[in-house]
Amino acid sequence: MSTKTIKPTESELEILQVLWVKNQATVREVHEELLKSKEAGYTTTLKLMQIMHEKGLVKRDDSAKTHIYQASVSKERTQKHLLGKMINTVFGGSSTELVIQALGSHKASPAELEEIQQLLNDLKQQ
Amino acid sequence: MSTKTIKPTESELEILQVLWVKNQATVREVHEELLKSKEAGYTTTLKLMQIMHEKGLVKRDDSAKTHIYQASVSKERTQKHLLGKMINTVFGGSSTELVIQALGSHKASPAELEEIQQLLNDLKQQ
DNA sequence: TTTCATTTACGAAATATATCGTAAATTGTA
DNA sequence: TACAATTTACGATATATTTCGTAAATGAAA
Repeated sequence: MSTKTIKPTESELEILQVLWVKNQATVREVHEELLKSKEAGYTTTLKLMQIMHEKGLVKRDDSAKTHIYQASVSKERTQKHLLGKMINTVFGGSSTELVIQALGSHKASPAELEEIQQLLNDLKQQ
Repeated sequence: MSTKTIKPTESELEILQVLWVKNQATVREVHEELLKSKEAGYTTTLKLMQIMHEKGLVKRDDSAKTHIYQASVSKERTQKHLLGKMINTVFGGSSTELVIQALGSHKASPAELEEIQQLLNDLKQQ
């Protein structure tokens, strides 16, 4: 496994999110999805995805004219990495502080609270 | 109050963290602190802090030769803002997913777990 | 007061990121 | 086959971020 973890940029993350949901997608499909939340030209999306390919953030099948892209970094691993980074640069190293902020500022449904409660119980067991 | 929330860059956040802890500090003090975790020239830190001042991220008392800086954005407000951003760009809008990842990947002490439990109970009440 | 160390101001360069126009390649279709 | 639409490749530009060198200002010390 590679020792160097690549940090996707803001735009790259937007694209990764689409790929994580769709699993596979063409540039066109990703682009259409991005348009729902932001303004951008098609070739901008294309260029970004090409750069991501160079960086190894995505794989692609270019056997046909229309290339098919797939994320090559896992959602969980990326989330974990960026979370760790944020805990350090924004929360002074305290993951608890982050959790408290997150729970405090963003409403969670009863079901979600229950899910977190479960996890908390598990952690307490050990 | 200003409607536009400024997003500090990576380097600016490092500086803000020092200021949040020290409350007040000179460029020299901030710089010494940064040196513990990264390599940089003094004038680099100075320039960054000057730019932060232009942007309104910090206040300063320049009545004496050596200026004294202070964060002008609160830690909580900044954390909340960046957390919200991360929930959107990395966790597809789910704060619960973020909390679960955070609890799962980073060990919390029993005392911290208890603190989180308390908060969770409060949230369940409502 | 002169000298020295420190600090600030400022500009410039280096790097990273984002955006887009244009041309070439590809493929389906008239 | 030739045309039209789509897609890719590529280069150029714009903008943001980081870094640092140099000079001027300041204040303390000799």
